[in-house]
Amino acid sequence: MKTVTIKDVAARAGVSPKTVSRVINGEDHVRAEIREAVQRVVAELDYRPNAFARSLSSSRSYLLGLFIDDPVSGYAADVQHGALIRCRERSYHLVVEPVDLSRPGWQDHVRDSIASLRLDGAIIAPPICDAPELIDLFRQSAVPHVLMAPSVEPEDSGAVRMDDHGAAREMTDYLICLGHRHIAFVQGPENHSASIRREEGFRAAMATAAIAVDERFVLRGDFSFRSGLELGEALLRGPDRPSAIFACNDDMALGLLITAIKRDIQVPDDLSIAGFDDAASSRAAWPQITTIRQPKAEMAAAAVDILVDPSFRRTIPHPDAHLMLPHALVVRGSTGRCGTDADRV
Amino acid sequence: MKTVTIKDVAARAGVSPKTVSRVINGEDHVRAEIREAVQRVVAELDYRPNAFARSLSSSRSYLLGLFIDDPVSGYAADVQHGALIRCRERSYHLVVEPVDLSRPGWQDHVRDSIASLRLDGAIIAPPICDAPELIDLFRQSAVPHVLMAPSVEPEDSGAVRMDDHGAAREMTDYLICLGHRHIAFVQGPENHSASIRREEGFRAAMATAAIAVDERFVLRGDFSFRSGLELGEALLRGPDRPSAIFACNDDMALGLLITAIKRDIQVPDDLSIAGFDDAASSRAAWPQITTIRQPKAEMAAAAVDILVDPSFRRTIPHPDAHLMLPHALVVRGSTGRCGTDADRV
DNA sequence: CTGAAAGCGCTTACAG
DNA sequence: CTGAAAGCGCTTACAG
Repeated sequence: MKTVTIKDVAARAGVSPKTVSRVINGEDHVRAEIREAVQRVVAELDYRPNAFARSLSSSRSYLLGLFIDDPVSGYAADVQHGALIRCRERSYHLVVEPVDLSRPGWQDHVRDSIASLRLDGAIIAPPICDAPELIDLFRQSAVPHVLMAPSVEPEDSGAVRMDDHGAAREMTDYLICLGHRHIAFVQGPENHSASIRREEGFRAAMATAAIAVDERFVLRGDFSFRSGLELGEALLRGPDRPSAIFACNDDMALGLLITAIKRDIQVPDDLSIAGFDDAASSRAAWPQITTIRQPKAEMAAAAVDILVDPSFRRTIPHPDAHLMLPHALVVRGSTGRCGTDADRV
Repeated sequence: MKTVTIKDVAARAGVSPKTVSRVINGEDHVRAEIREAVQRVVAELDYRPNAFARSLSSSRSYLLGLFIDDPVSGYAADVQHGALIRCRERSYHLVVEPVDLSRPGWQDHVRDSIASLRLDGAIIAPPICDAPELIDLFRQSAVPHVLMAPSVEPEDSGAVRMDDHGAAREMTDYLICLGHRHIAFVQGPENHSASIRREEGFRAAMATAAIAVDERFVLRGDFSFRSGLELGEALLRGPDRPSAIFACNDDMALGLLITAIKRDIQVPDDLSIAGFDDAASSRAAWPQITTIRQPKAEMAAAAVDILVDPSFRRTIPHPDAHLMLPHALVVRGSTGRCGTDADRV
């Protein structure tokens, strides 16, 4: 199978390559009659423009990079899928680049994908969206980039986020509403800024309800199921335990739930557990876990839209490149009214 | 920041572009002295070859495609990660292409990535590795490709797999060894050939032990947690139930476990449950689920190795392009000796 | 061991 | 509205 080039199409259609180029790129200034003729030949020959030739001669690669800490997590899968689908709709391709900030030399990989792949744009997932040294790499090379749920929103970066503070506040209000007063909070890792905003939302809700936060009940996990398991042991060991636990993500909430089950603590009768993310883990449990639906795929798709949008590419900073997407409180079986044990502490 | 080209390096090093090309591609026939001089300039200028220019002039793209049905599954994440890491080591890039065979026009996307991205090779995940129409697309375009766990191994395709039959047999032997006789088997979807091989392994072990398979206890799921839940209801409803269930994957096994918990059936005392995959879901449960460790990431990495290997690219079919990777039986808490209930049926 | 020439398949910038 | 020329940044094929 010889590959079909723009010349072949041009020859067969009786026009110049430039005209074929105009047609396939949807440019103006081509007579309808000629346009149709060219399109017919393109279809006949099943012509597919060579992406490399196009990228080499134009300044665009039609390639977007997704830079992510841990590409195996469920979070990564949702983000990647959202970006992938939207890229396809926009005729872009997505290259996933794992970035491990703890490994010396990570800069080199990033520089390499910027320079040799000539990325048209980058989506930077949490928590690495908060690494100034990484962002600078894109800024220096003038690669348009969108941060997902960053702690700060630099003017010349795009950003997509949800209201972590508000969502955590809603969840806490809901638990308080159920009668809970002794509410534990399980933080995420220190480098995840969203986790910090969630904790602030938690504290704000507690303060508004004039409930003192018991600092013994505020523990740090690392977002993993395993850390949920361990912190569950710490929180549920003695008789002096919370009546509700709000974990910063669902994987940890699931770990807490499993620990409760092991210790024969009834959920939600004796203990309410809430998570954050609406991850698969929140549904793959019994009872299912009350959580916050985070619009992960939608945020990724929105990031693609921003990067692909000519007006953003033209004018940076751009007012429309900072988006906040809606979340939702999802009430399931792991939370319930605080029982008589409420004042045990 | 003006981009640095091969000419800049050549000029500064006082050699021709061709010599620079030789050095960066690690070719022979360059005096050590000149080689070092060029390398020094490359470092000084932080020169990164333009991947598009290279691809355009050579016949290679340094791009591998991962074609996959459902890019959000945990299976996909492991496969993708294995491929990604190996690609990086080999200086290749990976493009993930979702393929939905149920959606008309899917061929066009595949053709497009073959033709416009000039893929150097393709990794085709199950179950779409068993779609002849898809494989033909690669064959016609002479794109080297490796099938993951296919039902048949065409001569001109590479293949990486594990011994699904043998692994399922081992698991069944183990359950039999624990004293179980009434063993249910939960199949995967019909289009997953690995599921068929696992069922065959199950039946072979039962036959060898001279235990009749109770066909009422052989049910079909779709690999989802939800279907495990539903089939659990079907299997555990009445008093006439199996003492062990072997599910074709962990997500379904988890669904079965949750159903048992809901119905107050003690696992493993009253019911043993086994899965397949060693997915995160098998560990995020209580008790943890006994399963077969499937070398997903390793299979993907091996596929990359095959595709990148010059000898495979040169000679297709190639004897070393068909690999079988080792699995392992992972015994955890969800399986135990068959109790007095064993002969309940 | 080294290099000059030609070309990969497109698009940009410029004419007409 | 259409096209001829030049060029993107490399590598291939060929000389020397």
